[in-house]
Amino acid sequence: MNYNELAELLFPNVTLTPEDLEERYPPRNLPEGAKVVRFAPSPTGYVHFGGIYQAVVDYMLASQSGGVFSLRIEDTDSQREVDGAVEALVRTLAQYGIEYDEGVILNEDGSIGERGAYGPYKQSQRTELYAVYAKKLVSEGKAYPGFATEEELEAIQETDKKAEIKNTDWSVAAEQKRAAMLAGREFTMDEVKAHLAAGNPFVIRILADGDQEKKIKFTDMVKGVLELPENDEDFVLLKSDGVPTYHFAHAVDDHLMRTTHVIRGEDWLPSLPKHIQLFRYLGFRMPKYLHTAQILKIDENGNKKKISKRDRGAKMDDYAEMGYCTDVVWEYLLTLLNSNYEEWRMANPDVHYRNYPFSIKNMSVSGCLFDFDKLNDVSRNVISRMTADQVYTQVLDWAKIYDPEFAVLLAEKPDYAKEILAIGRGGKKPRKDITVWSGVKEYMSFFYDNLFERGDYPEGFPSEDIKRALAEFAAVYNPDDDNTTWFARLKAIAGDIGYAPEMKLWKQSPESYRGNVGDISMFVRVAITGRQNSPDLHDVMRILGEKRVRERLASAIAAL
RNA sequence: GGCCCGUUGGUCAAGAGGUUAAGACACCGCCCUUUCACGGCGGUAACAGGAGUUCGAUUCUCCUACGGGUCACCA
Repeated sequence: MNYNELAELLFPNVTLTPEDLEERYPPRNLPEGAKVVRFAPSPTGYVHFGGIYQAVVDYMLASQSGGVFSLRIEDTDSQREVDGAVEALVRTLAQYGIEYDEGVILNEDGSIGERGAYGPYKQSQRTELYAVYAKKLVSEGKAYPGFATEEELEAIQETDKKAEIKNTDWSVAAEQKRAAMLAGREFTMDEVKAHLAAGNPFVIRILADGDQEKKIKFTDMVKGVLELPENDEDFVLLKSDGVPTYHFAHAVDDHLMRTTHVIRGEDWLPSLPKHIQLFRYLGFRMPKYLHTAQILKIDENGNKKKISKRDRGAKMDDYAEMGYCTDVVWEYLLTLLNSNYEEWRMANPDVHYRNYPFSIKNMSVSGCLFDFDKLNDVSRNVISRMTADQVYTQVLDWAKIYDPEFAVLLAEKPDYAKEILAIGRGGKKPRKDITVWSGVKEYMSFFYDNLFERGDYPEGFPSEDIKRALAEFAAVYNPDDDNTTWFARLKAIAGDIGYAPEMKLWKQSPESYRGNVGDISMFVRVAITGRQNSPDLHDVMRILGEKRVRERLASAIAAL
């Protein structure tokens, strides 16, 4: 077989050579140690947590090494492509401040554009590049055309289909597959000509020379030394529409873009042998690889599963909706990504997380469970460090989109809202009441008459006690009291009705009292705020104002 | 089923031959206290199992078990 003739037959219009492309995309002129990375998602829908997880690694490695970070869109599967996915992706990246140097961007008018000298950055626009290398491989006898249709292949491998995977007899399927592959390798030039003359579509397959039984040692920067079987599968390089498969595009693009480090999920590990073979066939130097651990969840059977679409926390939009600020997500991501991040954070409470010295060796090897408790803890801490103004602004931004009525309420009296949000804020031990923006309404609802609801008093106290305490308090309440004076009144009331006015007394002999001053303040709290948990009561009353305090006391007494 | 990866408390994890096996979250208790919180102190709780190497294995090797991933003209 004359492979050059075959290559010309298959790719008559390809005139560029690999050498031309080497010139078009020259090696990057970067300082020693600079990492060239790329985030390469496929635009198949929502932006997910795992994607951002990887993008953060890309960002940290590139920015901290003085390297280059590009955004490449892997849109080689038109079937699965979703409208607007690229835009959503770019927006989400921007929202999180994950800046990249090159790649697909959004123009001012909202259309999709790009920047950088190594483009195009959408794979669908790079087909002429892939053809150059496909032609080269064919001309070297390392790849060949396959004219079998999908239906024919499916018929041969009758059971090897994802939907039926559970019922598949794997040993049979593997044999059928192997046979089909070998059969596909046998063809004559005349057959090819006949197919082409008939206009039959074809794919380009690699001619695998590996042996499944032989192992290759490969070092992954996260996983360490791996032992993989050689590739013996004639996988598809170019689909019948001329669009490359992931494998081929990966090799060609990452070579031409001069990628030094490939960061991707560990679900790619099984196809690594394919990539090793491709890079060797193509004569490309392999980049370093970081196969990151997966984020898992517990499914309904109690097993760990890859986190996916339906799961809370999978879509990045979920975080926005629940009201987690982007800094919180970043910090949580960093705690998952690098085992010593929290330690660093405690030692450097005021340093921006972008300055955290990210290290590959601290990346986790095994998958981890998504943990909302932890996320919430990070969130409470981050928010507790904010000023009331910052909180107000962010809550308002959130509410405008997700709770317009609440946004109106907040915007009506900004100073009032800020005053509320300022309670217990600042100082060394700020309160940590707020976890997510979506919880703020509930947190401050009792400050708004139309949202105020009366809840239960603590159990175990006769309502006469409560009623009497409230009545006495209503009688002596003076809005001009300072904190100490105000509380002294509560102590006096406690004494009047047989409750310990001092905690110490209560501790000494709880049996001598009906309760303590803390209980009295709780009665007042419930009367005024409607709940048992609220920020500092004196501050609350000050902000509510005399009129409303009196109203609420009166209605509370009446309700008892 | 083949292949690959993984397995330290409920969760995230440090430790890389000799440690009382860190820390964080969650949970519990105590303290502080103007409630609830915050904070402080403390507690419960772990090296999947079995062989081997070794004076000594959580740490090295092998096997088993379990979990995960993957086996497309999807990425």
